[in-house]
Amino acid sequence: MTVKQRELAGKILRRIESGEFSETNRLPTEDQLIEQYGVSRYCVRGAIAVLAEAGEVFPVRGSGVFVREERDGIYMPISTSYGIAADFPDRKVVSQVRELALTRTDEKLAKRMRCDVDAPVWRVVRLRCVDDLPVSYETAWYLKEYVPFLNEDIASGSLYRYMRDDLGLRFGFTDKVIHVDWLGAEAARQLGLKEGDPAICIEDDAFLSNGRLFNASYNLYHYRNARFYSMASMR
Amino acid sequence: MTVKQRELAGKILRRIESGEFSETNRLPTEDQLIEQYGVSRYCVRGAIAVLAEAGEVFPVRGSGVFVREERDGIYMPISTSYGIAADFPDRKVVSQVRELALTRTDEKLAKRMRCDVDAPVWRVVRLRCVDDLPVSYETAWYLKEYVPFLNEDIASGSLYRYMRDDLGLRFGFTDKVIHVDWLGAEAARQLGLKEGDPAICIEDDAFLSNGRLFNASYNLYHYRNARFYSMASMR
DNA sequence: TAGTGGTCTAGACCACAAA
DNA sequence: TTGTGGTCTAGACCACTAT
Repeated sequence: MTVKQRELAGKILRRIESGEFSETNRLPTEDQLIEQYGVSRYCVRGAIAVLAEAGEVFPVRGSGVFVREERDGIYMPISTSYGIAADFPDRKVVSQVRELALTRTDEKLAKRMRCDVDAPVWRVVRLRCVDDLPVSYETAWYLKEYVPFLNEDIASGSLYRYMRDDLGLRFGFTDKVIHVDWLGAEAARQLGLKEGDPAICIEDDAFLSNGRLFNASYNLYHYRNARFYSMASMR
Repeated sequence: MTVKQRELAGKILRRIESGEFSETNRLPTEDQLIEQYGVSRYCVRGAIAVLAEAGEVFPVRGSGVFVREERDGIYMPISTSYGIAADFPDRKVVSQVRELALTRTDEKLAKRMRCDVDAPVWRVVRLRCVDDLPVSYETAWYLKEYVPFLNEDIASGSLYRYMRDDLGLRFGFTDKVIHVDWLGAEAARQLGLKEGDPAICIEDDAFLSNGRLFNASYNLYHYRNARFYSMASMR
């Protein structure tokens, strides 16, 4: 969805959260929103789609757009790709860098990253915490071809923001594979769990907008502190 | 996405799979597709969005729509909601009914299903197999209010198709929560694993298009036979 | 029957990639 | 500079809900 539609969705969300619609549980009609914000129906429908995907509202044809009841608990959206920091704007998100080294791809990694063997890559291992709770232990590789420089200071912040704003990279899409894995000794120690404990594992391949892979990662999630949420339309 | 857009996406996908674009790895331009199929740009872009979400193509602004390399392995899309049968049209999907009973909600289930305590519900326990491999052990509850009749014959087929085509229910959306759980004795026996083995657990709440919950389920997935796939745009 | 969201068209202009 | 996909508008008609 576009910036304009997301901004409009934010404005509408603030009205929802203020309780403006809590009597009827219903948003203004599309025509009213067009009128109120001076935009086209395309934008209004885009904004409503953003809110629907986020699980905030559900549109019913012929009837209106209804506000959904609040969900309890804190979950990570499984489909977002801008990192934990963007998912939890209100929370204290800390990335502790456990390793940062410039190495080279072995055969297996080169195959996964669609590059030559011995290609220079940054290897970054981080423990991610939300509100002081360890949430994930992430091992990531970044092709030096696209990320020429990296240091601990940058890696302890939002790497994606650095790459986008400072390096000018434009992201395209990510592939994720989700499965169960078991914690090794070091991962368990970092997450405060026992070796051999199970974890949700998300393997993530991230591509630039030109279709080139620039980042692969292997992320182990704390089985208690991390839960995932996904909302899907059934049409 | 709409039926028309999905059908158009299917036509384009068949051309991709036939190898028609394998030289350039590039789809015809939007204008060419408009011309070829006699539809508007809206429909063409919708069809391309379907293919992009499915991980088949990626559009690059200013350049074209490119065919993605094939992915290896069999993964379940994490966001679809029409059941395993729809996800694997080419495979042998079998549902073995292990329990089917008309019971009543206890306090906890009533809270989850947003209904009264002691409301009549069908409880259905099924083992789902794909190509003779056990994939998931699913416990589901259906409110009798919306599903007045059910039997083993229906439950061993596609329940969703039955509800949609025979009962005339219209689906809206589902909420999923994904986390790790451990197999109990019975689930382990059914899946051919050991008690205490970990499993990906997806708790699924399904709503009708009018926003009413009609189905809750608790699904345990075989840690080896079931892997999930998710593709996300990073814009 | 009136009102609402869903689909579709035609056309404009913008941002970006590649020549 | 040209051609591509991305955003946005205006307007039409359809499918469905509610009365």
